[in-house]
Amino acid sequence: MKDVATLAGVALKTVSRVVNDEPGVSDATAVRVRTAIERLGYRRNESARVLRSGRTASIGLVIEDVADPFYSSLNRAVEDVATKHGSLVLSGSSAEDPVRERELVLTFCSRRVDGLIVVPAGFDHDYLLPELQAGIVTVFVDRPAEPGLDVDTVLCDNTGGARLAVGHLLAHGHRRIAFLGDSPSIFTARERLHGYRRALTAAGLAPDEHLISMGPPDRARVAFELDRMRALPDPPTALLTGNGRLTVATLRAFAGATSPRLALVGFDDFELSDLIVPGVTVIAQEPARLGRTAAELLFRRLFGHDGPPEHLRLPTHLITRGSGEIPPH
Amino acid sequence: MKDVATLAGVALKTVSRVVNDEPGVSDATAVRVRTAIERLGYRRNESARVLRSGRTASIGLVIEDVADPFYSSLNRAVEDVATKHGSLVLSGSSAEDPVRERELVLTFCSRRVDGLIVVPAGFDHDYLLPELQAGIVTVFVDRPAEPGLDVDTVLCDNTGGARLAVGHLLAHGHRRIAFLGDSPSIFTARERLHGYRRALTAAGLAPDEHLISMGPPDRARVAFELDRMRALPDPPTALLTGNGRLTVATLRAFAGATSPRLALVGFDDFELSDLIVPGVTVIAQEPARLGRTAAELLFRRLFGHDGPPEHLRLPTHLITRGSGEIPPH
DNA sequence: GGCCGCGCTGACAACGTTGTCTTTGGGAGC
DNA sequence: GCTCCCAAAGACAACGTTGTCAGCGCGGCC
Repeated sequence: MKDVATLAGVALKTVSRVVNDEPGVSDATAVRVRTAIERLGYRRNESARVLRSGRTASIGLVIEDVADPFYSSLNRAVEDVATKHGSLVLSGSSAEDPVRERELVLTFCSRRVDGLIVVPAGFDHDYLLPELQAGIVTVFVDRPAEPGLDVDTVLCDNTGGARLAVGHLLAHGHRRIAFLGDSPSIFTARERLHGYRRALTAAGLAPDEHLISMGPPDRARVAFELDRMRALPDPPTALLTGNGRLTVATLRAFAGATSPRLALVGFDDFELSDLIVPGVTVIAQEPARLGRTAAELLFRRLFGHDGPPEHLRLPTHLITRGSGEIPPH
Repeated sequence: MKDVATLAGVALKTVSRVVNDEPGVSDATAVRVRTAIERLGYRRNESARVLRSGRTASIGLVIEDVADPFYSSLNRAVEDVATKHGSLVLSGSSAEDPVRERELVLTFCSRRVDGLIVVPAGFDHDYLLPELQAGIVTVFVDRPAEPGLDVDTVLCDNTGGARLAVGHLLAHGHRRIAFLGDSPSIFTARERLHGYRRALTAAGLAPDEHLISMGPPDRARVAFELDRMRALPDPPTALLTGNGRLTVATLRAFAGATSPRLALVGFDDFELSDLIVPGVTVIAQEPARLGRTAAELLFRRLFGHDGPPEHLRLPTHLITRGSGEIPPH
């Protein structure tokens, strides 16, 4: 910058003004400065700018895994909104580990991001309090913060989605409907289980704990649980899987088994769900919409909005493709 | 930091030493400083640190789309390597737009990333020259830089993969093998086409231009081209698709059509390729390995390695699942 | 006892910007 | 011709660190 100023024969501050399109520079001077910038290949040092002015024009995004299709769609939606506002996205994978989540958030904060979008992995977000007080706007998405932390939150209607799924299976004549959910430590898994239970109860059926299994979405566990349920005296005729990975694991187990398939509704849509035979009936969320909504909430606050924290629920919808319409055998 | 120093009764520099684990601080003083840090909730301002010391501990990653499964796997692999080295990843989607690519790269540079990993969308990377000279280490991945720019590059063996695919189809008796590739502006599409041609020629068959179609992977175009080829007097009995998106579009076209399926080998593996019937035979690349290799190359240079630019080719391999073993009809 | 060296600590400048305040020059108005 | 004002431009400090060098006290060695 000093070199540019020297070459253009002006003071530092004038170069700064030109670079930032500030008023108070004559056209002739501006042209001279711009020429000098071009000649020297000058580019502003963002760190210095941040140091002086506070704004980093970047936001942090903590998701479970940047490679997971659900979260990578969310990531892309956040990126698009951020780009529209001239901001950059720092994203990191928490791998469902509270310690890693905390590390990522604190790293982002020490780099003075303007705001944070977090899919929380842990329960305890006390470590965020000083940051929030320091003015780092935070939005939780997909899962809420611990109850004590009242911040903007964008969730999907998990309970409603699960009830929709169970209702669909009930309408096709099923009475023995199993639920295969993710670990109960995960908020969405608990909510979906809750919706499943409520839908059964509302239909006058008592949930059968033998037909419920919660745990990580690995293939071995899924195959084991399906075998166990099938061996019951009164086995299930239908199944609701609690997220995309569980649905895929279930499909693999189905493909490897000889017994007839259960009717299946999966939570989360996924690519190629329509190309499998039969097509997989799903409760679709819109990850991109989750991300977009969260990002818009964030930027609204960054641009000065100062209302009370919002708690949004995005709708889910049923997409029938065949697997959920198999009758009970 | 000043407050911490005051509270601990030491000088600024001593706090700095404690924060950075530098030697030359007695245990007693260090404890006092650490207590003060805890009490005040102090966290180092990364911008100031960068301004002073130059190192940002962050790298920039430009890919086509953070939501694409291929590139998001690559992203994750880069993130893992970066985390291991205490670095953060800034990632952005170029959306196959050279202008956006340039913007992203320059934005990353103005934030003084230590290095760049780029999947180039454009041809012209002259804009990178000043940055390279300014010492920003760059690695190209998946596609090379323009010929004039001699930097570390990690590619996949596109030609070999395509030859492997064609060889497989030839071995199953096919003689009329079509190629459906992405836009010829994309390097990998050209290389794969080249491999396809060479494999046919090597087998004594003349490539038939009517059986070759290059263009964007949208469903309408793919369906149109397949119809066109099928209407030929001597239609293809087998098909090689040039990337994951084209394979998926082809499968959708197959599902919507009444005519018998062609034998199919797809470039790129994708989730659920095994659950479709018949399973999709593919030429698998390893996006995670591409990302990991590129990141390791980058960090090796950041840690001082100073050899000549490397040009790596990662192998591809054939995974047979059924679709590629359909005999000619 | 004097000198040297070493471990610990501190003072100060510098990194590249931008915010604030001041200076300069020229034109309009009386 | 003088004053006033305004646009343009500049001087300077400050942002929060870290690198450099200097200082201080203490123990060991001659």
